[in-house]
Amino acid sequence: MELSEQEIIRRNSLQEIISLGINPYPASKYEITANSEEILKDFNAEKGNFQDISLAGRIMSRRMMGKASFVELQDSHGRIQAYVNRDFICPGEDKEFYNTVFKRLLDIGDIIGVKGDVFITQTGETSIRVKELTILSKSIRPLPVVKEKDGVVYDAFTDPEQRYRQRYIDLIVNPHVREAFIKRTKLTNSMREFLNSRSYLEVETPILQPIHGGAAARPFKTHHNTLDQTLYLRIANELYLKKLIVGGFDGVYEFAKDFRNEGMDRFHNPEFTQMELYVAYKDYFWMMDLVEEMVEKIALDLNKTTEIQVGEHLINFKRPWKRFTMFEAIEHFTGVDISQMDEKQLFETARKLNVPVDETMGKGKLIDEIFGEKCEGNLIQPTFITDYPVEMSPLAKKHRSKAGLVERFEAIVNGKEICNAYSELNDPLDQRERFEQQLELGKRGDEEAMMLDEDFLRSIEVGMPPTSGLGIGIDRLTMIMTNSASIQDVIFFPQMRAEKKEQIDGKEIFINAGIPETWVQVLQTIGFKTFKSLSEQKAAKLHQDLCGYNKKNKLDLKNPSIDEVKKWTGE
RNA sequence: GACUCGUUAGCUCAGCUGGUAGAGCAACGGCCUUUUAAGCCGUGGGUCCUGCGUUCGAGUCGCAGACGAGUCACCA
Repeated sequence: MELSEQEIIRRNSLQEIISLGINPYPASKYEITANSEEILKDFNAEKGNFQDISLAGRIMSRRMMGKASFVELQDSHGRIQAYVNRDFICPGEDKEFYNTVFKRLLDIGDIIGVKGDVFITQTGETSIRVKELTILSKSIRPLPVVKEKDGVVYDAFTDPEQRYRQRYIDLIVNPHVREAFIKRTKLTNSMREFLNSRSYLEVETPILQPIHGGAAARPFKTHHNTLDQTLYLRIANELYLKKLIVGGFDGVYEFAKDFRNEGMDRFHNPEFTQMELYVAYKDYFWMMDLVEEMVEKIALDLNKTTEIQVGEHLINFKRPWKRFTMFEAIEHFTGVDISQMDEKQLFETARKLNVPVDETMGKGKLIDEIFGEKCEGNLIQPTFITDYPVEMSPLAKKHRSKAGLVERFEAIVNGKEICNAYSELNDPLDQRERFEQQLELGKRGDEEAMMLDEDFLRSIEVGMPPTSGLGIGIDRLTMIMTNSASIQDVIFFPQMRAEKKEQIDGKEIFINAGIPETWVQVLQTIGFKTFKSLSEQKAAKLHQDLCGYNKKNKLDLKNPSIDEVKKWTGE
């Protein structure tokens, strides 16, 4: 591994700390009696509280002024300034701990513990007067230094690739990132509270499934060795949860990681989280009321208001939300009533509306296309869209009064679907037909068509009570609640292409092959990390590159002869 | 998968019509006992993403590739 100048300096500092008899990675626990947030909030100089406290955190900035210094410490609650005075931490004659260890060997990024009293400086900043300082963990990799004044951030750490690949750094230096993730957890806590208060049972169902079902999507495929059997990572857990309703539970839910082998963009990550809920003896109207109530509660829990600024829009989750049937929505946005149209008329209408269509599309698909093109993006405030075409919804119950439709709704917020729910199909014969239609689609090449799940059908045949089911996208909801533009901002470790890892040979491998050490340095710098890579290069070219590098960087080394270089490459 | 943009010091970024690679922060050596994007003096740090080509000469121009971002398609 090649180290930067700063990394080498830090490693040297680490060795020096050790040789001074200080363990830079002590094993024993460090007692903490206060955190930055409570000190800044509750310190009162007249009361004289927060005396003799102990706090641990990461050094985020240092301001040295000779015998006195200030460091900003960041703990999990925020930042607080510590005042480090030479004569306080080195009361005796020996000032080495301050002069050498603190001033020279500690760095931004190191984690330290401090004991002392809280006071207010002349400039009015609540600070800790440090009486004792303990190194808890030495950092040997420099951290980006982000500074801020009057709300202006200087040298912000913004490169998306580095932020997502090294989320730990993102979390350290970008406080708003922390906040978004804390909100994500508050969101799931709030939702879980809501569901538990209604006595629904939180359950776990298989992620590895022999048949992937419950949604239309391409799966990830894997293999179990002992069973010698193909397994799929789940794309949904719907069918398993319904089996539990058959089994006699009245309400079951699961926060489920689902996996879909499809495109990635700012709204899609290959693994994502859904909360699915199934409640017996309910229908989709009932479920709409539940969604409104639950999401309104979440907004209040997270932001203390039902209004949330998302991009340019102020979104209000206050109940009740607008409700449109799909046909009403299309009429509202296009002025065309399609409710009585047959396939041919729909096709013509779509063409007139400039909705891209092709001959393979059936009635349901055409309606869905028109809705997607003309309506969905315009629905900014929370809106329920109800009554979808049966062709799109093989697991939803036929509409109680409207032929060709199912009892299904989606909630659309900021132009995006956040949840999907049905009155669940519990007629086993109808369900079997729907699966068979899906099989037909599959044969015609629809890779997302559902597979026929005999065990699921068997359970429905045993008898499932009328049930309403819901799937709500946790990532999407979090994006809205935190005003995040990308799903990658609400998933700690979003999927990315694997980093290429470089193989690097130790210097001695080159030296043992007869290459002078000074040239080993140059060779590795210009890209020959392994000895083997030399043999893949022509000696003449290598010779030129080496001499060129020597000249360009004014190394003043004696150039090797072409014959020497030939020996290195084995020519 | 297609198109557009990006990749220069540890971080954030300049670098014009091709001519010896720059700044701020960070680092290093000094000075400084209540500072706060601390300050002052000094120093070091770069296969300019990779490869090929054009050229006397490429960070800069051309082609190919890697990685990332955005838009579109599929999808939650």
